[in-house]
Amino acid sequence: MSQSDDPTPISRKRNPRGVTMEAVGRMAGVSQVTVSRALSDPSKVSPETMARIREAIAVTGFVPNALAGALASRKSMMVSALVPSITNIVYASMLAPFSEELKSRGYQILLSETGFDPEEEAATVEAHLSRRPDAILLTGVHHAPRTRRMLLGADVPVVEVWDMTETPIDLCVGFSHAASGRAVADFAREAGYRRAAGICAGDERAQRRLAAFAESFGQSSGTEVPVARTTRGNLAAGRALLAELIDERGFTGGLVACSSDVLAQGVLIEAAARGLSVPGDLAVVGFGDQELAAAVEPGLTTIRVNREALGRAAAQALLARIDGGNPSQDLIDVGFTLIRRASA
Amino acid sequence: MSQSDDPTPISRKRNPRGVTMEAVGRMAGVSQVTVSRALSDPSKVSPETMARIREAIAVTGFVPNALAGALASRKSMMVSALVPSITNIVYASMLAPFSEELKSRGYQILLSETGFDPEEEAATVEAHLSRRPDAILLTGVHHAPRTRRMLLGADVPVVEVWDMTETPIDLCVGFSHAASGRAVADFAREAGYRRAAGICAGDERAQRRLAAFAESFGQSSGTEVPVARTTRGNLAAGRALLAELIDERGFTGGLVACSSDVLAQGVLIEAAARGLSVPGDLAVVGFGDQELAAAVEPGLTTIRVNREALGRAAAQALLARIDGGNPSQDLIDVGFTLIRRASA
DNA sequence: TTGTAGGCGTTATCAA
DNA sequence: TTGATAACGCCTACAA
Repeated sequence: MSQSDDPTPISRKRNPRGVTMEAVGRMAGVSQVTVSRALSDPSKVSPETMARIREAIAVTGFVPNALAGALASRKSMMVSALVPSITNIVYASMLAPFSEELKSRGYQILLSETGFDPEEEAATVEAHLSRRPDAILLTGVHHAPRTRRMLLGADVPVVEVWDMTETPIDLCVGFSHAASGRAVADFAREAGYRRAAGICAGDERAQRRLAAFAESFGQSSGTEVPVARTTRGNLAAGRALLAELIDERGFTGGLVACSSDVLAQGVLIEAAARGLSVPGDLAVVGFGDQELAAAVEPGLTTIRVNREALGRAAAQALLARIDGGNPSQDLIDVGFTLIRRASA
Repeated sequence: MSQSDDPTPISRKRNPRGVTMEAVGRMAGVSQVTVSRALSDPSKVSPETMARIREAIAVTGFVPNALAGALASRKSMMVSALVPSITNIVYASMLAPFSEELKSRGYQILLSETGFDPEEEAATVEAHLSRRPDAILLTGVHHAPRTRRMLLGADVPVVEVWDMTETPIDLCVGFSHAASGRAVADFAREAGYRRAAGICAGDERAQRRLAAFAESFGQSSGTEVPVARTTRGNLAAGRALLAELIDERGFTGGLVACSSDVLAQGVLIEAAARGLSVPGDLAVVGFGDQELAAAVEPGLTTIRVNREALGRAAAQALLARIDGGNPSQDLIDVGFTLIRRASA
């Protein structure tokens, strides 16, 4: 109402052309509610009115204020996604189908990187909750107690991905990292390798994979399985860790299980530099089946996880919960596959 | 006020524990505004009051509603980021510092993939504008006319990245793709290559790089520079396009400029498969300086763009504009560097 | 230091 | 088919 009697002609500070439904309605000769209805359900408005409203929208360049809509309807049409790192292809490639699936239903993605610190994750979760997302994706199943409490209290659908647990906050879509480590151990055993070592970098899940591998292979072979560790999982680290295994830990050959394909490629490079043949002197297994796995020479034997399917399933599980029902299952194990190539 | 006289004890449908500042205030014996103040500026509230409010917040698990806050204050504390693809490391690696820089100032990122279609981008921009972001990042400088119109009308800070233009919507942080193509041509000429070809996949910017390369090298050498193209820029495409150049386009040797490092790696692989030596029979130049560039054998000569600096500069430019002032410059050219390794 | 009043721009609920 | 009215939960004056 107090629009025409605004006495400040020049530089009306905030939102100079903040067109509202009120303004559109005035121009179209209808009330604000009718504009709202026209946008949310055109069938409830007469064709003539609809036309006038459309016209007014086009002329004014009106874009509805979704913040106000969210406040009134208690539906933000936003979904939060929290991943450790978006430059890691592993997370980015689940995010893409996740986001696409939700976008097709009108949701937008509020994204944050959490790093690997549970406390940082908790702070991020709180920031996201304040935006009242209609659902939340978390990476991993280990969170600060406060995180769990906030999430349960917020009564919002949550999906934890890229790992498995019997006690999810709400929904869980992932696979068992320990099982994937044991699968590599089984493979090594069946392929006849007598000795093995591990190379590990990165998060707690990577460590769980390697620990499971080392324990399983160690038990069945009755040998010690040395595991070299570092924090950053790049090519240089892979090279350095193989050097460490050979030069300092007395590793003389066998199968080397790596916690990522990139590390494994580093191992291949270091092996070549030392004149070691792969898989003759040294067999290598990676994790992730990134594109490079099939491209390197020799091709990398590795564990594949269908990340696209995982992201999509996570989105669908959340949508099912948003739609009111319970999804068919709370726990979805998407599993993994050992892809055998030439490196082991 | 109608909280105590609510007659529905069981399953109060929506937001069952929607704690508000009102409720926190009641518990702490103060009004709603005081709670608001306590949160936004503790120094304006007495220590005792502050303590009671803190207590009430802890007990209730109150999380402020940022939607309501945004509506009232006209500041959403969200920044939109639109990139063609998040699985492309090129975009992801500028997004990470961009997001980090903004996060430190309290902003959150609303992310969307736009693909490479301007119309899709326009629709996404509209969806984002409805959320009233305090700033927007767009990838590239070519947009649908409607996009430009909406953005100008919305009166929101905009930064276009990963390209350059004399006529930005608002701010621009990037580099000249044509110049990078010419830089490769200059290098090829100075290194003594007499013939050259191009391999191109992906977006319009990739095509501009290759076109500039082909024109520049073609002119100075007086030779024809064949360019093989495809849409998807993976390893297989690199292999296939080199095969096309050799088998169908009569390319017999010289320097091959590729629009990405991944394509270039494909070329290296195909060359090895054909028994061609690099750089002896065939020299290869990539683009992007991804990690693989230094890791492949031979090391890949390529163009490096400081993507982290770019993302950070984009964030800082937007923050400067948000803070009311004009940034020191509207156009920031972050440039590029030719990294010479063994492949050319 | 604290409180009251009046929006912010929608959606939900009735009533016409 | 349309409109009036009351939320939604917070912030910005202004007053005490």
